[in-house]
Amino acid sequence: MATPREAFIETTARLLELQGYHATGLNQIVQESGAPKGSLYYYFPDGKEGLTAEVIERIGASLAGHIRDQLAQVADPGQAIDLFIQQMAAAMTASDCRGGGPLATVALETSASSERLRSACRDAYRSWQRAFADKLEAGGYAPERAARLGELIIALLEGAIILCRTERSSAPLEHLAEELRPLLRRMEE
Amino acid sequence: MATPREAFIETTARLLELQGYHATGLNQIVQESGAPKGSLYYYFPDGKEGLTAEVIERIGASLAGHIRDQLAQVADPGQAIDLFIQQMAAAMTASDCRGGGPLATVALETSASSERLRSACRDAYRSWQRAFADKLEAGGYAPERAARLGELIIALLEGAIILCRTERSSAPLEHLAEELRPLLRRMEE
DNA sequence: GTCTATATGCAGATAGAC
DNA sequence: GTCTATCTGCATATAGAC
Repeated sequence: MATPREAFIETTARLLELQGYHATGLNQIVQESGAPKGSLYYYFPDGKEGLTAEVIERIGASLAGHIRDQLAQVADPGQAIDLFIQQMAAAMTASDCRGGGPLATVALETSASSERLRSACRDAYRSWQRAFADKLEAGGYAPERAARLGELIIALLEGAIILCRTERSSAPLEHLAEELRPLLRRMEE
Repeated sequence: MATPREAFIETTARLLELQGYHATGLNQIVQESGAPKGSLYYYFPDGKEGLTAEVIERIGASLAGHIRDQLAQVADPGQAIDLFIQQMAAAMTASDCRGGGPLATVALETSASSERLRSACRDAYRSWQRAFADKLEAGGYAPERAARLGELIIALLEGAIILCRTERSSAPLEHLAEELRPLLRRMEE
C-alpha cells in the first residue's frame, strides 16, 4: 500500500465485502487503512459514495480478470467452471463463510438508493458474466446460449453465497458445483 | 393493522425488504407505522434486533406458506415451479425492481454480525427450500434429489433477484424461468 | 400503554491552519 | 497534502411523568 489513496481503496474493498455499505464507516476505513485521516476528502472529494464507486469498479475489473485467468487453465468450459466453483468454495471455508461475493451486499443495499453505485455494480456483474460467456463461446456454445448461461452462473454463484453465509457452511457452493457438472456436460451435446 | 405491535412488524417487514437493516431506522419505522412512538420498546424490549428477529420469522413462515399455496395449484412440479417464477418476475416488475427477496439484503448484512438474525434468516431459507423440495418429492423425485434441487432453486432465485435489482429489469428472473423449464423436464426422465 | 425529553455516541462532511 | 477541530444530524436506547 504505497499511497494513501491505494490504502483507502484496498481497505474499503475489504470492509465492504465483510460488512456492507452502511455498516462501514469512514472512521473505520481511515483507521484500518493506516492512511492519514486528513487526506480522505482530498483524494475523494465526493466522500463515501465516490470512494465506494471507485472500489466497486476496481473489484469488478479485478475479479473479471481473475475469472478469465482461472478459466483459461482448463480447455473444456464445463470442467473449467467446475474447478472455479470448487475454488470459490475453498475460499469461502477459508474466510469462515464471511467473505465471498465482494459486491453482493453493497449491490442490494444501494441499488434502490444510489444510481451511481447501482450502475457500478451492474457493470461489474456484466463483466463477470461476460468472462464466463466468452469461455463458453470459445468452447463451442452459440453466443446467445453462452450469454444466457453466463447470467445463470452468476445468479447461481451469488445466491449460493447468500446461503453459505446464512448457513455458515460452504456446502451450498459445493452442491452447486456438483449440480452444474452434469448440466454443462449435457448441454455440450 | 389493529395493534401497534402488528403495525411495527408489518412496517418493518416492508422497509427491510426495500432498504435493508442498517438503512432502516427506528424513527422511520415508528413514523410510517403510525403506531405510538412510546410503545416500541414496550412491545420489543430488545429493541431493533428483537423486532427484526420477529419480522424475519414472520416473513419466513408467510412466504413458505405462499410458496406451498402456489405450487399446489399445478400438479406437475416443473410446471408449478415455472409458473411460480413467472409470478415472481411479474411482482418484480410491479415493484419497479426494488422489491423481491424480502430477506436477501438483511441476510447478507447481518450474517456476520448477529448470530440471532443469522439463524433466523437461515431457518427462513430452509423452510422455503423445503416447500420446493416437498413439491418435487410429491412429483416423484427421490428425497435427496428433491432437497438438492430445492437448494438450487433458492440459490437461483436469490441470485436472480440481485441481478434484477442491479439491472433494474425483471429479465434475469424471466430468463431463469426459461432455463429451468427444460431442466426440470429433463430431470423427470 | 403511551408520552416527552433526553442521554450518548457516531455518522458524513467541512473549515481553515500549516 | 495533511492536520485538528468542529458542524450538523441522526442513530439506538432509556428515564420518568402520566
